[in-house]
Amino acid sequence: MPRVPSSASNDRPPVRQTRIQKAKREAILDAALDVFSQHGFRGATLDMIATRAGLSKPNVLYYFAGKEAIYTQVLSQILETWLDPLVSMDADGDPLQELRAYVGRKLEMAREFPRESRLFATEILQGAPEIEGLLSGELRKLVEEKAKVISGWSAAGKIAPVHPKHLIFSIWATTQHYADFRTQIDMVLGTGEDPFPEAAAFLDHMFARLLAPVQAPDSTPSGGKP
Amino acid sequence: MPRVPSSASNDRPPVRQTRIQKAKREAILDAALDVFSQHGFRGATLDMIATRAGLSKPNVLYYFAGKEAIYTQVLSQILETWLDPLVSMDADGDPLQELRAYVGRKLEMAREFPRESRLFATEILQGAPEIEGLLSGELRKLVEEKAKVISGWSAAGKIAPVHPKHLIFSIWATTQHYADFRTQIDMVLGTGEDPFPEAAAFLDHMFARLLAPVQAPDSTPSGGKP
DNA sequence: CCGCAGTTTGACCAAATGGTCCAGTTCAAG
DNA sequence: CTTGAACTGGACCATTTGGTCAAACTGCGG
Repeated sequence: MPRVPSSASNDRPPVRQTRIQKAKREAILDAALDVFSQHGFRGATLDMIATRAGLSKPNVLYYFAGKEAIYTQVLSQILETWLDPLVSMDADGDPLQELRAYVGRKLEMAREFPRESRLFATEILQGAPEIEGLLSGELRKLVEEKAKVISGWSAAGKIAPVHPKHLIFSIWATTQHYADFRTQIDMVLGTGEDPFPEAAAFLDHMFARLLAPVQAPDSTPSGGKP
Repeated sequence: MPRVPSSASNDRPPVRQTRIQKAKREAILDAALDVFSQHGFRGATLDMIATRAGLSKPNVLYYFAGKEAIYTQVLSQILETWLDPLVSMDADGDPLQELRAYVGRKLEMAREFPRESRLFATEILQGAPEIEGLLSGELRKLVEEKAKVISGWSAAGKIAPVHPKHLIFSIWATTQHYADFRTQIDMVLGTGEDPFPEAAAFLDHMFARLLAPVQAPDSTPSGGKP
């Protein structure tokens, strides 16, 4: 038993991987995302993950070193995607457009990847034991950088003056809310319909109003047609 | 052993309660709030709760029927307080003042009761199995009622037209974010200082700008001094 | 000081669960 | 077809954990 699999840390494509290995590992990771996002780390069991992936428990352990290794892997895969929308906010684009697009992209992620959003939320709620480093390292630096960009836009009169970091927090909060608190939203709204279209309109309107320059800066002063 | 304690369901003060019973039950509930909010239901153990309350595990079980009974009790106590700020939003008050006060009260709760906020968030994240009834009953009705009030204010030109329910969602999201995601906020901001003063200023400004009537309705048109 | 309801806990129990072993089965290269 | 490596899963193990029990202890009204 050569025991090749189980690459707990970083994924290196070079390490030879059978077609079957790739498929099974993906199946396990997807099942794990399901289970972890629904029950949290402690609430999830290997049996749940195995069953959902269509494998036996020992077989899951053949591909991953253990429960924690699976969790770590799932989480690190999420994080790549998670920062993307903020990263792609362009300092050279039109300020108001860029920020509204960021809100839109973030809301789109809440709609497309609710499991990821919930898992991330759970992890942070419990003190982010697993991703502490990333938060105080990569994320902090990124926010610092983008906050400067936003401050620049404010100073140039392109958008209204706002506290840039708290603006970012409010964007995270409002968009992720539609994934993380979906249960509550459905119960308050009545489960009949998709809340996202109205949410998109509301949030776009809200941030447009917040950010519209107070005095006409150089072009169209109004936010847009509601 | 008459086994008087353990009133799992509603709390009825009439049922005789020793001074010692009251004290111990409170200690257990407080310890449980600590532990449940930090680890979730599954992640919490009776031993953690017992230790934190300064009791032995069997002793805890003497006062409560079981782990779930403790959890239910903690949760139901929270919910009373939780809806309070929204309840006290007065339809006859000044619209903008009422809404800004609501935001302020809600943020204050995030600051004063972060454990409660996190426990509530965890519960909803996992599908709110324990409080489903309350959400789709009491809460839904309350939101329905307050949404009508807000719509009335909009129609009367007292505040700008907004989707009332999504406005409420955005208030919940932004305020609770400072409790639920506190770990992330500290890491992004640098743990040095209290984020709440700036958060209060930012959120007040944001909602004031969102809600300020577009055309002067009948009195002071501007939102206030920044 | 007695007696008993009220209180406390060490010792235990059974189920759940992360993880291991090893005897098989499948697969693909030669 | 052969053969060794890759893969699979039934049986098993150790720990954790929610919960039980009976024996012991405490405090107070009579």
